[in-house]
Amino acid sequence: MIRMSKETDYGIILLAHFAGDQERLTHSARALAAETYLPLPMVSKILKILAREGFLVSYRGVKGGYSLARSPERVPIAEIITAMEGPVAMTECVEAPGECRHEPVCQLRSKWQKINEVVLLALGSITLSDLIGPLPDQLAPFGGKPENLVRLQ
Amino acid sequence: MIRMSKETDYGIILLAHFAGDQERLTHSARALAAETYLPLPMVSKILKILAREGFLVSYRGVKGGYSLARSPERVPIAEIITAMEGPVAMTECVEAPGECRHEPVCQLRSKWQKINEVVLLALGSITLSDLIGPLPDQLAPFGGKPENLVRLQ
DNA sequence: ATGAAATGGTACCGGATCAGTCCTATATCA
DNA sequence: TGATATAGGACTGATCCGGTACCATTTCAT
Repeated sequence: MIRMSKETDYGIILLAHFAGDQERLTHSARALAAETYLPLPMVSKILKILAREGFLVSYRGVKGGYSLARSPERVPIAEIITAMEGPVAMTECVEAPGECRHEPVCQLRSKWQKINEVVLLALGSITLSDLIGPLPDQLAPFGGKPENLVRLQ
Repeated sequence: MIRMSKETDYGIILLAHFAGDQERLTHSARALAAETYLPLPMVSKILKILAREGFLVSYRGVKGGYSLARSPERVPIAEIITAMEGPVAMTECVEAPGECRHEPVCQLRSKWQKINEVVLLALGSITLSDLIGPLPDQLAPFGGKPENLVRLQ
């Protein structure tokens, strides 16, 4: 179904929460779990990953916690997804060239690479700050000209 | 990793094969398996799905086989993906509104819907006929203006 | 008629992945 | 020194996925 893992989903929810409440200096895992209604062990696990990957800065000890490492508008969600579940690759051959045994006879790899770029570009244009605005949202993708969207060949 | 299932991957390979060789009236599962180097039982299974979903027309009996139900340029790959693995939905809440227990407090659902539309639009603009052209490919997504790509809010 | 060759449908299985938990070590503050 | 926080793993149960197997039905050729 072309779906992200729950971990990534939760990770983005957590980061959006950081972006939406920048008044507090740090957020602890416990507080975040309570505010997002996500299970604490899961939240804790994900925060560690996000800190390791450079999205959050961590502070240990009592009164410790996490805070955003960058301002929300400088965090493309494509980057979050890539950090949490590896490179966005619709097919195996895009991620690991040479490993697909059909590659010598399959003509599609270069096509998938282009398609992948399009998806990545779409995701790369959305940042954390886009996720915290008020409703309703209006989408104007590609200047409203889907016919000019992609041109392979 | 935001990846399609192998079934979908193989399905698109098979459909591209149909599109690339329209001289023969029908292709049998056995022949397709040999030509694409995919395992026959898998090919057979996938062809049944593609026929049931309306991408292929099937003919039973000796000398039977499958043929494309529509011309390649009228088959968006987004439709193939959707048919084979359900609606493209980056998050659970996009596919099944109301089922996510965080929905009442989560502000992100409408955002994900927009993001999803963008991905779908990107995939929807590519058809089977785009997959059989000669190399090299040149991609010009969104008229080369990624800054105009998506506007949430 | 009958057998070969094709699709239709479904059940089944082993392995991999995923969501989630738990435990221990380390750091910091009061 | 104890409470509270993160760091970094190991671990598990359930689900999903890739792949196979089986049997029924249809069609063509002899």
